[in-house]
Amino acid sequence: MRPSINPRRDGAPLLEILGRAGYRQTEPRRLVAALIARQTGHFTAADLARSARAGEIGIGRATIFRTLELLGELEAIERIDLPTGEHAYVSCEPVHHHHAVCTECHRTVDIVDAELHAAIREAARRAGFTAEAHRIELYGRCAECNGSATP
Amino acid sequence: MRPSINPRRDGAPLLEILGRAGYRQTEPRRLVAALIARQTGHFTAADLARSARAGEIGIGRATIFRTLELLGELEAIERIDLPTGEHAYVSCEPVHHHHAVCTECHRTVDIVDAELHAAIREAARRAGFTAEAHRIELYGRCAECNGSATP
DNA sequence: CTTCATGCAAACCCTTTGCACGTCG
DNA sequence: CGACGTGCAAAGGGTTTGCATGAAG
Repeated sequence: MRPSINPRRDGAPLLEILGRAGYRQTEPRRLVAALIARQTGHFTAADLARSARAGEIGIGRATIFRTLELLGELEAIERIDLPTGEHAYVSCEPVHHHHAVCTECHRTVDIVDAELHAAIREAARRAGFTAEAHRIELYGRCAECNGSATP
Repeated sequence: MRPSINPRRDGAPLLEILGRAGYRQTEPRRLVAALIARQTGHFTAADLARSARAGEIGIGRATIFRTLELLGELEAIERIDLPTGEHAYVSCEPVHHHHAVCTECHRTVDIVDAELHAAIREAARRAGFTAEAHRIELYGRCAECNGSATP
């Protein structure tokens, strides 16, 4: 079968990362981690805040932003920029990769592709650049949304 | 020699694009175009506003945003997202391409690379994606900043 | 206990919008 | 003239911060 998409179903791994990095595992962070784990695709801070409100759990917006920032620094989640200019996050593995974002279901899959990196390095070289970093974001329809009938 | 970087030195081409698209060539737009032409690399709306203020010319912020939006639609400039999350713009040719941003001097060069696109399409395919769009941004040191002595 | 984290609300961006006035063609 | 564009100021989001209170280790 198709590889599973963002297989993290509970917040435990995120909390673990916090713990290992020496941060406290508090209730609000537990809740945020759980909310993130529940996301099927990219999400914004506002999405989490809305979910929190919908779930009757009270977490301050500030805490959400602070936790997202923290997890971002620890590379447990990554911030991506949608074409609309919105800032969104996706949870991901802490290895170098890129994201393919499904415009249909908003899920993301990690792209780890040596050839792609080679092509990038080559393109940079041709432009006379010493590439330090790069970001790639793909937008399209994922396998599942392609496979099923188009509504 | 190395290809010149963003060779637009005056605002005329931008105005021309506006004119051809049926928009009026007004004084404020002329000023914004000139400001953009003066930029050596990526710039934000705030940068232009600051330059305008410094140059003693009064343009409303709203006009700057509106003009940037307009030029963006006409593909005379393109919006890019810096790793910091800031929204910046770069002037560019209206063909499909990507940007390499120099982390030193902030200038950008357009990247048009068929192989790179092929690699992207291939990576998408492997992930089961039907790619609709993508964005790539390279960050590094440009030829000039590499060539000259590092300060 | 002592430090770290939270919540709240105010403060701060950045960007958009409504509207009366000005100006381009 | 008549439509289009501008400026201003206010509104609107999103994100950050200061500070007193509360929980974690």
